Amino acid sequence: MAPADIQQNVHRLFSEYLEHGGHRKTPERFAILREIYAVDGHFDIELLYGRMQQTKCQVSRATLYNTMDLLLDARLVRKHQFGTTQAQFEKAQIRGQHDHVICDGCGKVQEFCDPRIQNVRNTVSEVLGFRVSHHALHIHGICADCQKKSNERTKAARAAVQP
Amino acid sequence: MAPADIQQNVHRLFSEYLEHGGHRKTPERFAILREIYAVDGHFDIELLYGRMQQTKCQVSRATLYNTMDLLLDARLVRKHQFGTTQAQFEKAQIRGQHDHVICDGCGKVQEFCDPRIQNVRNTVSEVLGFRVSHHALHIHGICADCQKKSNERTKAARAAVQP
DNA sequence: GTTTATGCAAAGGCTTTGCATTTCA
DNA sequence: TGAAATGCAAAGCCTTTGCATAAAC
Repeated sequence: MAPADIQQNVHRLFSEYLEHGGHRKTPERFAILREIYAVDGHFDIELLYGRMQQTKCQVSRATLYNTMDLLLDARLVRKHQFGTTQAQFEKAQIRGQHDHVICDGCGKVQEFCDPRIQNVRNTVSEVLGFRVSHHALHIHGICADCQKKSNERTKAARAAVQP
Repeated sequence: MAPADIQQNVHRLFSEYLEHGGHRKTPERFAILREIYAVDGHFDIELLYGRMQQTKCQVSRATLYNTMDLLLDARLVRKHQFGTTQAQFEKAQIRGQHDHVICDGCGKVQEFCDPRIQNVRNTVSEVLGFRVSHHALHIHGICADCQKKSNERTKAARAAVQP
């Protein structure tokens, strides 16, 4: 789907959601949605606030938080807590279900997909009678880059001791 | 392992960790470790603070936070962010690797194990050259109890409309 | 005797809330 | 017109920090 089509599509979905829920269709809400779908990857409220400040629709943080709740409920946005206190978000349409690999060395977040997770979800659903809505799998560790840097430092340290 | 043995074991592990890292072996640190291993399931800082207040070693919140960092580094405690801002913790020894099912209705957290996750970890490790240290799989949704309650409310509402 | 840890209180950062003003329906 | 959303600032909550005191080594 082309970017313009995606924007059009999520606009329609949000519009339907607001109408169905008895919420008002304010320009702020659609401007926020548009900006979110213009961002690549993850973002936090502060980044979104900064970007909105540079548009002609300069919304307040309070409105951002309110609107995020609506978008989460509408399933147009996903929320993450990658171990820090501040929440991270990402657009939910377009990109399918995926999980996250988090480097505890440099903080980099990579995405990956594994169909086996779906099997685990199904099992939980069956065994516990749980109605699964979504999941989050975070794999923590050290990325290849950081491992490499760490090795180089070790070598350098050895060289310094035994020149 | 009997509870007393576990206490003895983690005490020893922490003692070794502190010694190796050049940290001091204060009574507060061991009292906190002991209290953590006396708690069942998950807890947050506030709950731990409350429990410590009732012992003869009444540590400050600052010391709790400091000590949690050490215990996390020593791998004697695990930290979780179950979607809320405040961090949840649990003891890391005894209980093996497990994952969490979180009810977004009542907030209840259940645990489960699924060996298939290990396969996913291995794949990430192989494909990305990532050195995996740990993971967290959170499955969100509505638990059986909340589904039941929701159904009852729907029935009651129907009965009220059509008596 | 040094250096590190503790405890208190204050500051910090992210998020929520209260209330006057504006705006959508 | 009436109810709901916005924006601002203040308050809230969890967490971190600075500094004097106390304790480990």
